[in-house]
Amino acid sequence: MDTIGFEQHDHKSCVQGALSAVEAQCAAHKLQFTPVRRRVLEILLSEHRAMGAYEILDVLRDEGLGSQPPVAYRALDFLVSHRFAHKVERLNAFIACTHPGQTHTPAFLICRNCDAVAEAHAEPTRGILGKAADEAGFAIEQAVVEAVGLCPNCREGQPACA
Amino acid sequence: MDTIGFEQHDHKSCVQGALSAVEAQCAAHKLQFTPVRRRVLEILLSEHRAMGAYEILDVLRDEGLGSQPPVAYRALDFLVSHRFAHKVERLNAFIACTHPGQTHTPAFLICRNCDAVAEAHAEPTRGILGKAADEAGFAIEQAVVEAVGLCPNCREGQPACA
DNA sequence: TCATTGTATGTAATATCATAACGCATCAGA
DNA sequence: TCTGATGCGTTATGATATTACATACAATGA
Repeated sequence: MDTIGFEQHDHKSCVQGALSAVEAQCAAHKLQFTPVRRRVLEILLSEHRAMGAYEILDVLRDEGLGSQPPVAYRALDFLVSHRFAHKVERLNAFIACTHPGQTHTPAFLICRNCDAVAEAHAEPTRGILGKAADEAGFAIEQAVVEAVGLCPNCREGQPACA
Repeated sequence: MDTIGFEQHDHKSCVQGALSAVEAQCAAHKLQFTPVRRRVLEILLSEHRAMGAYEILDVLRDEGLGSQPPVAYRALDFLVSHRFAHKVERLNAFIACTHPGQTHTPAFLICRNCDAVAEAHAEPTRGILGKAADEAGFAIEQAVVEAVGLCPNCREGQPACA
């Protein structure tokens, strides 16, 4: 058991589960889940945190899977465009999706102390923002919702940060 | 009259008004509204769009107000930290606040076709995200809310984009 | 079988965004 | 006047991301 997404869980099975789900999706939609793409997703899943493209590239390089930035960025583009991973704009980093296959607008809770990131759901087209968009005649296609604050562990364990 | 924030408005008076408001705030809080900081805000206000730091720097350089990146970034840091401007993470760019002085969580509507940006309000601590944060024990301090889509002008004028 | 096509990868070079570190100028208050 | 705080000028560098072009390879169809 590891601590991630602020909670304890069986990490090994969560990685396996996500990989299986993505494999199934790729098969269903005839997407090529190539070794590089698969490995990048595995790295993101197993680290279970937001990672920079160059950090991922370092791992790939060590494994002989590619050494130049486009290798990492292309794999990440594939994963992000198919919603198997997300980009955390605030951190210029990437994180595996915790529920691939489900259509959703991801929202992130980013701890400013330990950089842990949890994925939640948002519904930007509802609520106050959706209303503002409607009034302005703006058609929301996609949204970035990222909250910065303190995760439960850092609130408790490090009162200096509170 | 100009078109900005997707709407027609008296741009000159909106720039003046924002400048006055910021001046008043700086005076009230003993903040130094130096020539560089003022000029950067003026540039952002008059362009009324999201601008990259280097784009702003180009203007400063032409005017002899500074030629190296830190000059622009320091002024932007000042403006952003005091909420006189905001950073649009999605674009790695900066935009003047349309209602300085009011405490608010800005939300942006970003047109993917013409890059126009409108500022709206969000209330991340309410709604579905706030609920998720509460349940996770996460304390939201700040939020990035950015919607990408099509602005009214691009929806209408360019059906190819719809 | 072979040519064609589309997709993915390999690689070099470069573009774009951002910060560290240092020194100097100015100004307010001791 | 001295001193500390703050802001600015400048050099250098770091971090993130893309362009452009070459190569590999599998699927398709003549």
